[in-house]
Amino acid sequence: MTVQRRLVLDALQRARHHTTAEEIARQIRARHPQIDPSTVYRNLGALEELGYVTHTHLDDRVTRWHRADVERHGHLVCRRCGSEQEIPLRTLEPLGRRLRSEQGFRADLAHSAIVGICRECAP
Amino acid sequence: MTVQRRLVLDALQRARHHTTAEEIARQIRARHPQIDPSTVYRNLGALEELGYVTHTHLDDRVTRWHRADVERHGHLVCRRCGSEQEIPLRTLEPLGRRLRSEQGFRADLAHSAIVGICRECAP
DNA sequence: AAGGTTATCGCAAGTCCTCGCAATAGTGGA
DNA sequence: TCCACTATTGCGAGGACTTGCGATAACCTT
Repeated sequence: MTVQRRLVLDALQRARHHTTAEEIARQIRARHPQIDPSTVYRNLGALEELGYVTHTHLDDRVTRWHRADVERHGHLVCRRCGSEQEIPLRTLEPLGRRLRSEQGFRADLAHSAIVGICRECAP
Repeated sequence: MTVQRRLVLDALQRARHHTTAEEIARQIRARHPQIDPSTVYRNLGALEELGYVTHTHLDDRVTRWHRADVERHGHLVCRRCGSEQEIPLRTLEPLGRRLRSEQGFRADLAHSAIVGICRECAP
């Protein structure tokens, strides 16, 4: 656990959730300008392998990071207005069970958002 | 329908499916080096709005493009070995209906791959 | 405590896009 | 057919990472 690694973890602790790597790097570099963004990216990956953090993908190309101990949940994002909504994993579990029994595939249904059109944007 | 747009559509026609924008740009630029990659990206977006093409996201950050008239299907990708598997949309439909009735959300379940661990990689 | 081994770091360059801008091409009307 | 108007293009710069490399730091072993 290096200084850099500690700083990344602390920044994630402070942020509620869904932080971007760039935001973490920005915060750390405000106090420690010598720490390179690539170090932040690499440490997020390392902390993920160690089981301390995880990431999710919403509908853009930026990765969202959060501590592994927050309650897992699914995401619904509207491709029209961009709104995000959290849904309990429970809702997705029947599909998880089906993929497990039919394909032997252990799906991580919290990993990627489900994109579509939200109630407000539906015609 | 400009020359450039025609070329993008033709390249997609030739490719079976799941092509990347970069691959399309590479093909076009082999014969027409003056055509900028950004034009290819913009035309993919434009063709998508016109309903000719769609894109999906597997587990990396690169976008996969295909013609809109190919049969829609879901994707399972293994985060361990990277293998991709196609599954009929039918399998995902119960979840689609549930999100529709419970949240009023019209999910596009073919848009993003479901990531997890495949049968071969499961411990 | 010194030496060797491995992990991690900072830097620079590369990848896959995205966006603003000025120049150009296409289009519809007088 | 000429002109105004809009759409599209090429180019350059920027964003969010990713990777290779040499230097440095951490962790053993003796």
